[in-house]
Amino acid sequence: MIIEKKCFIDNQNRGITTDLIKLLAPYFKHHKYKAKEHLWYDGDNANKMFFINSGIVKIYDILEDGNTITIYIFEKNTLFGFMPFFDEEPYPAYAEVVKESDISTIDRATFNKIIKENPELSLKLMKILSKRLRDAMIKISENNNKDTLSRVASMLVSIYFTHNNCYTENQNYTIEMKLPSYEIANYIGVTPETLSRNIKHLSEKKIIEKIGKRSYKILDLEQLKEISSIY
Amino acid sequence: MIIEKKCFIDNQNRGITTDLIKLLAPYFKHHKYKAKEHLWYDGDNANKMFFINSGIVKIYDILEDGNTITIYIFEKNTLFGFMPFFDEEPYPAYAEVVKESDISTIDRATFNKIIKENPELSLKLMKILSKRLRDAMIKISENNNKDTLSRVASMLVSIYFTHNNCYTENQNYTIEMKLPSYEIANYIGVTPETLSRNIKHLSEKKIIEKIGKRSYKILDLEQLKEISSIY
DNA sequence: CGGGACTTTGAAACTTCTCAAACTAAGTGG
DNA sequence: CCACTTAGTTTGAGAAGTTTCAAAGTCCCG
Repeated sequence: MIIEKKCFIDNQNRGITTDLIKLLAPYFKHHKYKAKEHLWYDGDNANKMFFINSGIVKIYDILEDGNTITIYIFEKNTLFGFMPFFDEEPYPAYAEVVKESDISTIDRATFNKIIKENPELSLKLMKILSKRLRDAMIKISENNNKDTLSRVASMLVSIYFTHNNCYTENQNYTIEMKLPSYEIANYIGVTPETLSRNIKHLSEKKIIEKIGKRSYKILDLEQLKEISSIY
Repeated sequence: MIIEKKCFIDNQNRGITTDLIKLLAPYFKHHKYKAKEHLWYDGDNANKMFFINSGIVKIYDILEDGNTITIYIFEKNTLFGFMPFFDEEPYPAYAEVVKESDISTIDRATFNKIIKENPELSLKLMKILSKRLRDAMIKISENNNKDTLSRVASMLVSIYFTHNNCYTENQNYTIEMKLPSYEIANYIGVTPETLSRNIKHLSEKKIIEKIGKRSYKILDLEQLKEISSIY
């Protein structure tokens, strides 16, 4: 359970959402989005929620200085965008497709009706909401860590666990970044240059090794964990 | 509603919790906690939830480098500690009393029973959970802002709005920090020295003025907003 | 009045960011 | 199929800002 604490990409697809999705499926409208398209903007009022069939979506915010910070990276089988349904406030951030996505949506009214007819579903939603909150709290901790190297290490370790479904600790030490490195940098709150330098540093220390455009092999997981010092 | 976006101290006491608390009240157990006492530790399993009648509690985490980061500061009339009830994971952070508090607790089993008998309550909880998530997302944005001055300004503005209940924009420009300044510093993710220097800077620019040990007068709210550039 | 806790100030060290430029990879069009 | 263009990554050097550490100052309470 501590392992799961650090999944890099929200890995919701482990039974939590399935019942929910099954129920919602008949009402879903499907739509394809290209990279860079926005699902919503900061301040928008929510009138629907989203489910990713394939692709990647990021939730980000624009900071005072004009820079951006990515708050979540959502992958397939993720249900999101429903928070404003409950607290009745607009979206507090932007949602942008970063990789061509196949997304299902359901409008608020329909959703409310379904929930009303199936009150037990709210518990599932609560679970998802809790998971989001937990992730956000972890992110707050991580991003406040001044040392960028441990942030990078954390990120790598959590990609490793995400790939292994956060549960099985198998022997496949190959990890793959599904996003360009500037997106990853943004997610962990550093500049691309800083990320690059830290990756280089870890490579020189033979802790990781670049084996492809966006893939790395973890040579020394224990030391990587040590540096990230979360596990 | 944008105004509310930035309440410094979670100001839950506006009707959201009242119904809930009324129902839970008969089952509450009351307890007084002194400053520095812990309600729970990171990794603890949750067996009860908490309601603050008076006092202040902070939720914080310990970072890799040994420093700490405060994630939430909860005041009276706040219900918290229930997130692990839903996602079945342990607490992801610590809860420490920072100011002598009068706290009611309710155990998990009792709570579950009440929820089961009153399913409409889960919607209220969802609302609180959403609010927490929203606050967390805002905090992620703010803490990633490299410029510490704007973080300090943000903090001051949001204390201002919190004091004014986040709704009424009255003429009382006096704000009071309810915590020692090192706690405030920790909350916004800077050192006490940096906070002090920024406060000094704002004072020199006649944007705020110290009028008491922990109280300030906002002389130029517009400029303070400008610097925080959130509103 | 004295002690302890907290805050402010100063100076130096450190790290990241910024900016610029070289480099690489990939995709496009001739 | 190659040259060209563009997007993205890496490298370097310098600037900027916060942190760190140390010390002085302030405030409150016994």
